[in-house]
Amino acid sequence: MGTTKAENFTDRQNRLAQMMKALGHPARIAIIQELLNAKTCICNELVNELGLAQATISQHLKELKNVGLIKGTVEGTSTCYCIDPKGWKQYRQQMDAFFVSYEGKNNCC
Amino acid sequence: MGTTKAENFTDRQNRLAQMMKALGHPARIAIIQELLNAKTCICNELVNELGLAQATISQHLKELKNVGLIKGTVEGTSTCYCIDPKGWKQYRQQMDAFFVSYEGKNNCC
DNA sequence: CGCATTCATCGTAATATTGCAATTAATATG
DNA sequence: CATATTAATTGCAATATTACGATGAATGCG
Repeated sequence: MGTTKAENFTDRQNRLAQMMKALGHPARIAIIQELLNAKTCICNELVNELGLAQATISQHLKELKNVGLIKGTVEGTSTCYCIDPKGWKQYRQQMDAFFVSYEGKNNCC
Repeated sequence: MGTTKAENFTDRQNRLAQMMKALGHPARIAIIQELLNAKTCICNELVNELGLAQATISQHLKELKNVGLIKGTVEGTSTCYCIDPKGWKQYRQQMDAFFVSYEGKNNCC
């Protein structure tokens, strides 16, 4: 085991979980925040800022790219990463939809 | 390794990541949605609904309780779980704050 | 009390994740 | 062209997660 039984759940549930999971690591939160604060593309500066090895940062960037939160464009020898507006918007909508679903419901305990 | 280097990040980043992670599994998403749809406490019905062993559900419930999203109250031999309004609200605020931080910023690529 | 029901916990197996050093690929620069 | 720089990839080691069966604790019921 150690494997999630994805077949027990709906596609929607699996996707939502995957989105949450992508942000379920402080390094990936930190990367996003760095990208936001710099207001610009950052590349290997993340390695300097975050105190993790280059290979590790690269891996986290890949995961963030996979879920569509960021995109990377090659610029010479370095790569420029920044928020993907579309992916970000979708994320926000999904999150909102999830959390909104509770509002106004009365609890039993 | 396999261990997150939490000391590299701020408390806030670690906490936010932990919150995301708690919802980063389809079973836990499904549990929350079950609790929402039922509008009432559910206990071992989750085991029937979700197709996972009782021990597994119990573990997921524990994690959701740990991050404050749900609370459980013992009722006889069974236990009633439901959304914790306070925890839910805090979650929502944190998520909102995170996603809002991008709005209106111009991207470079 | 004796037994059933419900759920938490423990122990364990299988798999996933995190992190790094080393290597590779691609581009720039002298 | 030779070398340096940047970042992706590969291959590992250590730890975490997921899932389950078995067991235990608590409560309800005959």
